[in-house]
Amino acid sequence: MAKEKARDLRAGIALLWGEQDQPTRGPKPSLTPQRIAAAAVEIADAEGLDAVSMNKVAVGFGVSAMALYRYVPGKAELVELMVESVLADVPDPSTAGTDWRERVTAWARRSAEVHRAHPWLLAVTAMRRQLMGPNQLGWLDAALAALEPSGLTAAEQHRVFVLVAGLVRTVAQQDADFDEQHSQEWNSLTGELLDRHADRFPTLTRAIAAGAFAPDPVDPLDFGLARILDGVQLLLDRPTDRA
Amino acid sequence: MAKEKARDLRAGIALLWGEQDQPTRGPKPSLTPQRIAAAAVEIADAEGLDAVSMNKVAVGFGVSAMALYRYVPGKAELVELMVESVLADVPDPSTAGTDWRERVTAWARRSAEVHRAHPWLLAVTAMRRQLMGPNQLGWLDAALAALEPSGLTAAEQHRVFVLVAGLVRTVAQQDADFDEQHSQEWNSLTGELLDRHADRFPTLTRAIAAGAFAPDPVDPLDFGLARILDGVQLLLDRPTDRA
DNA sequence: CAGATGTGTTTAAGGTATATACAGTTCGAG
DNA sequence: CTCGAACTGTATATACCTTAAACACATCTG
Repeated sequence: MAKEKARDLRAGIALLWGEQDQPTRGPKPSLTPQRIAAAAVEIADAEGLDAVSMNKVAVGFGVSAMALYRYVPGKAELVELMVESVLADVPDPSTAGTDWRERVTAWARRSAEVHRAHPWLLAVTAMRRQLMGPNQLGWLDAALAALEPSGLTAAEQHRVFVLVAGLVRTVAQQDADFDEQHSQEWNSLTGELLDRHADRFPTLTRAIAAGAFAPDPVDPLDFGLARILDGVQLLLDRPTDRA
Repeated sequence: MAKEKARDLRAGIALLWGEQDQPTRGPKPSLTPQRIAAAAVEIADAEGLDAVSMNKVAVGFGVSAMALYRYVPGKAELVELMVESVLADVPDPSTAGTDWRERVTAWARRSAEVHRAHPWLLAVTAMRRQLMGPNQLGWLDAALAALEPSGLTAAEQHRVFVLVAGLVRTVAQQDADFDEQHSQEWNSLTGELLDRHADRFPTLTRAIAAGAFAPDPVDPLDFGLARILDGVQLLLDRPTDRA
């Protein structure tokens, strides 16, 4: 972050967009940036993002760590490629009918699926994003396309997109935080602490007693989408509020 | 993450809650976990989270890196303390009137302020959260207290809390991504790419032309809160939908 | 006034990314 | 056909990082 490698921003772009001229001399490359990224994704899926090291990825291919640098400028760019790889399957809103709410819902669900399949995505995109690859832009395009029939202005569409994309991230984080036993442990440990300090957190204590933190049958994505899209619909119905 | 240090979960708790018996023998400690955390926060604020190393923090106190381990079990716990430190000023919803929307809005604004002052907070809390300190629980308590007059059920209050807290994070991320010149560069580079691939991203191209990505005078937090809380109000007005 | 119990330092081990120099391979131009 | 340019992959080395372990010293308690 503070390092501000910045290397060559353009190199990163060329890589993400696959815009680099193939060399003609020299030995045939045994790898591709895409294969490397795919291997890194596998590691991250299985063992978490921290387990992805140049060394580990390289060993998977039976080459030395430095070999990867022939294909990828550095780890940051590799991570960008991982994101791009995981977003390969860009949704098409037109397959989800013409109702903007259904289209947005479909987009959000697809996005949530990706996050569920690749939990590290959340942490990766939480840090500074340098640039977007074609697939990332594709998802953005799809979201805006989903919103197009709504009758919102361009600026409003953008604002709503931010809201919905944020909701997906929120839900993904919720999912990641509360895996089974972790939740168990949290409840017991925090419960114990709360008992000892009930007076400091009166509302929370009451809320827990009232079951606010019990397992919730309602899908948080559905709940969030319903509230947000209801709010947007209200905005559409009330032109007075629209700047 | 995959490392799963786990060290001693209880040690972390004791640290966060200040529940450790002071030693009586030996030399007087020259530091405290709190002072260490404060120094780390300063570094993170000034130079980014990556700049926070045990060494750098220690040098600031004129001691060796290992000295810090007398006060803090490890870096993970230090980061937890940093979060706790930054959340020291827990809001009190009762000062924001009795209207639940105003109270929630006040809470969200306060939270957004903290995120703006300490951008690293976003990245830190995006990773696995182990436990919450008293201040973190205080903020949670405050949010639920803000929602209490709404008439929502406990479960609903929790769901809405997640939504609002998520919105704050979304906005914070938006803020972090788009600092001045970064936005400039993004616009020029991405604009160039889009020109070259306009056919692949028709909606996006149109949206940009329509000004969807132009500087927006509307505060994204206000916009998001308005939509979400409108949606929640609608839920309150329509008891049929409430499971 | 011991000795137990702290603090802080030094040393070192095992990670990480990656710069640099080099060896070996392959194509293409003369 | 050959030689050099261009390329791949490796080995080495640097500069970080966290943190374990052994040690010297300070301080309170019995």
